[in-house]
Amino acid sequence: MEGKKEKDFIATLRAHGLQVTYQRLAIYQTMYFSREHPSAETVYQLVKKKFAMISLGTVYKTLEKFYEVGLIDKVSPITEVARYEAKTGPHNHMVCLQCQRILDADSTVEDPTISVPGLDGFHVLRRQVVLHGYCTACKPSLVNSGS
Amino acid sequence: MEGKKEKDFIATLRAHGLQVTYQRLAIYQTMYFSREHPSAETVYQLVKKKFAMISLGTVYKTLEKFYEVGLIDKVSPITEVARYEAKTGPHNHMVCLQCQRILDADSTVEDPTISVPGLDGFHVLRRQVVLHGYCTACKPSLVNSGS
DNA sequence: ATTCTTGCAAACGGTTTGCACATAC
DNA sequence: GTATGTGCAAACCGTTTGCAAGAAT
Repeated sequence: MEGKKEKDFIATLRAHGLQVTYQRLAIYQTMYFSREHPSAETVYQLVKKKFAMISLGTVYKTLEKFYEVGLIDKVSPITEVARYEAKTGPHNHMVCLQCQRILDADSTVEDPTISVPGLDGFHVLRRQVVLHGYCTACKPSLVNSGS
Repeated sequence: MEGKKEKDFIATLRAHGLQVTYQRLAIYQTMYFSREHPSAETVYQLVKKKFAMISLGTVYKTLEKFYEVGLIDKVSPITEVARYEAKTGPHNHMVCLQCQRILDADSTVEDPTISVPGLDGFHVLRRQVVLHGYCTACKPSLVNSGS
């Protein structure tokens, strides 16, 4: 049923430059077989079933570490805190990773995404397109600082 | 410079069914002239300059109220808490407003270099399309409950 | 007069942090 | 042996809530 063996999981962790522990193995396997986009708390509950002595703090640290090395993805909040604007109505946002500025993109970018394969009868109420990157003000400073 | 008069702001608040207070007036005017997508904390700092005795709690409540009646928009976090997934690489997400489930939408429109009018030299690193709505499991229950 | 709003402070919840102990390499 | 990871508990921070006093209609 589970085609991937423990050996493979260990290899994957190593391949990402991670030290291998039972906790990491358990957390990674849980993530690997999950299609639920679980939260840290959910992962904690799942892992605890097989590995009762794990702590929530470790799950937080481990998921962040996995995310850092690109082993898993994070469906992050768009911004750290809620941000408001007086301009209502549909438009997209560009979030600068450096200065946290949010720029409006008035655009028809809606069009290219309209036919999303795999919608499966999902009833779409709102579409949000968020572009993450660097604004013109922050771009130059990045060039200077190497990467 | 500011084409809109206080009278107009009051009328706008009333038009949205809101009771008018100095605090709301100050907050709305601040939002109206801001292009920065400010956070509650930022709004609080701005309003305090002209209206020192306002409290942060009121700003939170007021912004949420404005959002409820459609006077302002909210650039919300995608989900309440961070959610992870082992599937890396570009794909979009559908977030069910009812059950909080996140579904993957494998879409072919992930070219991050897509030309968005109004980009103004913004350097796009990642493009995130989030569809908010109701999944097939939750849709029926909504039909039954009226709206 | 009654209802809604404000201010304050305490509570909340997800996440992070500090540190001593344990484990991987 | 040394660097790294773990567990625990406390701290953190944005946000929400309860409530008494104040303001709007």
